[in-house]
Order: sequence, then structure tokens, then C-alpha cells
Amino acid sequence: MAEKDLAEARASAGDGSTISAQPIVRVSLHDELIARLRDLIVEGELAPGSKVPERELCDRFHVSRTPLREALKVLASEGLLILAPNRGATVSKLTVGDLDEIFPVMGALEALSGELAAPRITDLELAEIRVLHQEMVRHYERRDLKLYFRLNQKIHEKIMEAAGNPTLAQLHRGLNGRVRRARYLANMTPSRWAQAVAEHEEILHALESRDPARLGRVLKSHLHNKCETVKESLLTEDAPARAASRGG
Amino acid sequence: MAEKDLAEARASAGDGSTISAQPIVRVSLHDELIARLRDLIVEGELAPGSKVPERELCDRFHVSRTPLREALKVLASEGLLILAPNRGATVSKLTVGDLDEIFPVMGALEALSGELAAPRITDLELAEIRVLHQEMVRHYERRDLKLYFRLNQKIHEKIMEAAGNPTLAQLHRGLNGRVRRARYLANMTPSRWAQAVAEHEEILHALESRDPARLGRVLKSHLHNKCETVKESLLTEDAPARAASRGG
DNA sequence: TTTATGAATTTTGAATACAAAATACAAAAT
DNA sequence: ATTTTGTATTTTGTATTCAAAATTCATAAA
Repeated sequence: MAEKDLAEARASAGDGSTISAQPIVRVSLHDELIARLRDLIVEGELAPGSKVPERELCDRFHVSRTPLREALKVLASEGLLILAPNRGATVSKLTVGDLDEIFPVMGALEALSGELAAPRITDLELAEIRVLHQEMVRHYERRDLKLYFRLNQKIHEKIMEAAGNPTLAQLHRGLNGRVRRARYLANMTPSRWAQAVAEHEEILHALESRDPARLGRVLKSHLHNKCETVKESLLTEDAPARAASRGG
Repeated sequence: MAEKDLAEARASAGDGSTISAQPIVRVSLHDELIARLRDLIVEGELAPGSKVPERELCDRFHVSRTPLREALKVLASEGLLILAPNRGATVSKLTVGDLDEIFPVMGALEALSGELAAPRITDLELAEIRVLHQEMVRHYERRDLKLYFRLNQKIHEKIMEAAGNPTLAQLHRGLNGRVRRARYLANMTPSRWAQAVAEHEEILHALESRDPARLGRVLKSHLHNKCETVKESLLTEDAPARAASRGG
């Protein structure tokens, strides 16, 4: 997927397969590049702490340095990269300190998403989340971390969507991008995992009761616990090879 | 200030006046450019809705298009500019809807800053804020909006600083940058202004009591009120000329 | 008079070029 | 053998160039 040519993406930007009155969606080269690079970082192909190989990426995406560097600047402003003057970009790696910074902020943002979503959410949206939740629980019962994680993220996205605040969603996405990998790599102990699932039940109940304060509170404490899990995992991880091997 | 040459800034980046073991601070051209452009936008020299004159800015800053465009990309990712493919950048203008999006998020962030700052703030920091507060009140008594506004912002910055969470501060700064101009232009009615000052008294008390929940609550409602003020002002403003004339 | 049409100009996006800085590496000195 | 020094190579930052798209403006048609 990631090794597909960007030039193609540019060419097929206006998807001619459907004739409609919808405004033509033109994906600019930048946005596409930024998204691609972000994926590379989140998925760990560009490892935390490693230098970003400018030339290599230019070759890979068949793009010159100019647009690539523009993308790097943007990703740096998001905190995903560190730009050292005259010595290029490196993928920023998360310390425990970073987690202690980021998670409380995400907690505040998610709490707000809950407060906004609770009174606004439609029955349809709620039903969708219920389905996602049940599916997630099934993955939990099979101990399929990867699928569990995916559904988990989807549920939080749905709540965020129901909040109807794109600015909020964007900031949350930005922070989530920074911790996502660490989150995924965090090895949940059985009790932690069970707790997380229980919290998700609680989130669902709070949504169903459409109680803003309650939903906000639950989401915040859910994230707080997640933070603890990730931190523990990061601290224990003297053997990063083990965790990295899971990253496929 | 803004018309100073960027080349100078670059040349004097390494301040040789003090001999110390501190790492040499090198202000990269980009960061400088981004900051400069941001100022231009916030200060209204680049008016909301207007096109960004690329060539002109290149001349002004004695910089080629490449670094300028990199800066534009970053500012666009912050929401200060809108990039339309093949037709350049325009300064994004705030709608009432935008305010309704941004202020609640800022409220959540400021509330968090209060919760974090309350238990952490040192006596020194508190004393500094007290001084700023008193100065602000004096400006209020003289009805000097400009200086009042400046001190007001400074107080909130100080609280944010005391929170000790750079990530939080950065997000807040980003949003604040987007609404700052509208905030400044908002014409405070006498009663609104009095209310704002009263709220600031309350903020100071909450800080002194070092009560996280209380401080968070107060900051949030303070911002909520501010949002209402700005919205009213934006709605009333069918004659934008009047407001613009104040922008000096 | 107003509305199309089409060339000239400007603006934009991206590639290339080039100078400055950093890095790597080999040779010399301790 | 280890450190230092000087040079070659690579990388980085910025300017310039070039093609494509958009805009402007003048002309012609309704």
C-alpha cells in the first residue's frame, strides 16, 4: 500500500468513476505526501529516533525534495518529527515524560468530546457504536489485540465525530498520532485489558444515558488508565526487540 | 518591528555576547519566517479573507519562495491559512461557527491548565501573577483596552506556564492565535468588561486557594463568557470598517 | 450593452541547481 | 594505539528555473 506511486495518486485525484454533482475532490500532492509520511511514522517503518532519509523518500514517492520538505515541516509542527537545523529531520521518540504531557491533554479533549457528544448523538450513531463495541468485545474474548485495538480506536473516533467539532477532532487526531504507536505496542496485562473492556462498557452506558458529565468523566479516566498502562510498558521495555517484533 | 530584515535575524542568530556552556541557540530561518507571518496575520496586516501575496512577502523578507512556501504550509496546518490547490493561500476568517468550535476546546485546555497549575504553582509565580493582575485592573480603570488586553493575555500565559505542560501550551497557543484578533477587536460593553474583571479576581482567588477543580471551573466559564462577547461583537458588526479602524 | 471566446500575463507547484554546512574518512602526530 | 587534523563526500537550506494552471484583458458575437 505505502509503496504505491504518488504520481498515480495525483493522476487519479479526480475519481471519474462516479458522475455526480459533488465538487471535484482534488487531493493536493502535499496532503497526500503528509498523510503517507505520517503513516510511515505511525506504522513504525520510520523508527522513532531514526533520521528521515530525504533522498530515499524522494525516490520512493517519485517526488522532488521541495514538496517532501514542505511535508516534513508540517509533520514537525505536529510534533511527529524533530528538525535540527542543518542536520535534518529525525522521528521524535516518546519518553515517559512526553506521555505524561500528552495523555492529560488527550484526556481533556476526549472528555470534551464526550460532553458534546452525549446530548447530540443520534440513535443511529449510538447503534453503530453499540455494534462496534460488541465486535470489540468479541476480539477481546479471542485475545486478538490487533483487531481489538482497531475497533477500540474506531469507537473513540465515532464519539469524537458525534461531538460535531472538527477543530476538537483535529487536535485529538494530532495527539493520537503521536502516541498511537506506543499505545499499540503497550502490552496489556490480562487485568489491564479486562479493566479497559469494563471501562468501555461504562462508556457505552454513559452514552446511552446521554449524560454529558458522566461520559466526560468516564472517557477521561479511561484515558488516564491507558496512560498508566503505556507508561508501565515503556518502562519495563528494556528489551525493545520483543515489542518491535510485534509491530507487523 | 515586522519590517526588519530577516537576513539580519539570521546573521545575529548566535548571540555571542555571553560566554557560557549553554548550547548555541540557532533560530532557523523557517521558525523565524513562520513567527513573522503569524504576527502579520494576527496583527491584521494580512486581513482575514485576503489572498497572501507570495511574491510581495518574498521581497519584504528578502527570501525566496521556497522557504516562504514551507512556512505557509505550516501556518495552513495550524488553521491560520487556507490553501486552495493551484490558487494559493488566503487568510482564513473566523465565522461564528468557528468560534463555537474553538472556544469550547480552548476552555477545556485552559481548564486543564488550571487543574495542573493549581497544585504546582510556586509562590513566586503566584506573586508575579498578582502583580500582573493589579496592573491589569489599573488599565481597566483607565479603560485602556489595548494594555488591558495585553496584561490579560499575559496572565493566562503565566497560568499555562505554571501548568508545566508544553504540549498543552502549544495547542492552546495555536487556537489562541486563531481567535486572538477577533478577541481583541470584540468591543466589550461596560458590563461585559466589568464581568471579565470580576472573573479575573475569582481566578486569582482560585489560584491562591490552590484548588484545581475550582480554578479549572473558573477558567472554563471565563472563557465561555468571552466567547459570548466575541460572538455578539461579530454578529453586530455589519460595519466592519469601524472595527478595522481600531486595529492599529 | 452584455455575454462569450481566446490569447497574453501572472501565479502556482514542483524540479533542479548551487552554496554552505555537516559528516565521514584517511593521514599525521602524539 | 589513540587522538588530532585536514580533506573529500554527503546532506542540507535556499535560490532559480520550468511547466501547468489560473487570471486578466481585449476582442468578437449575440
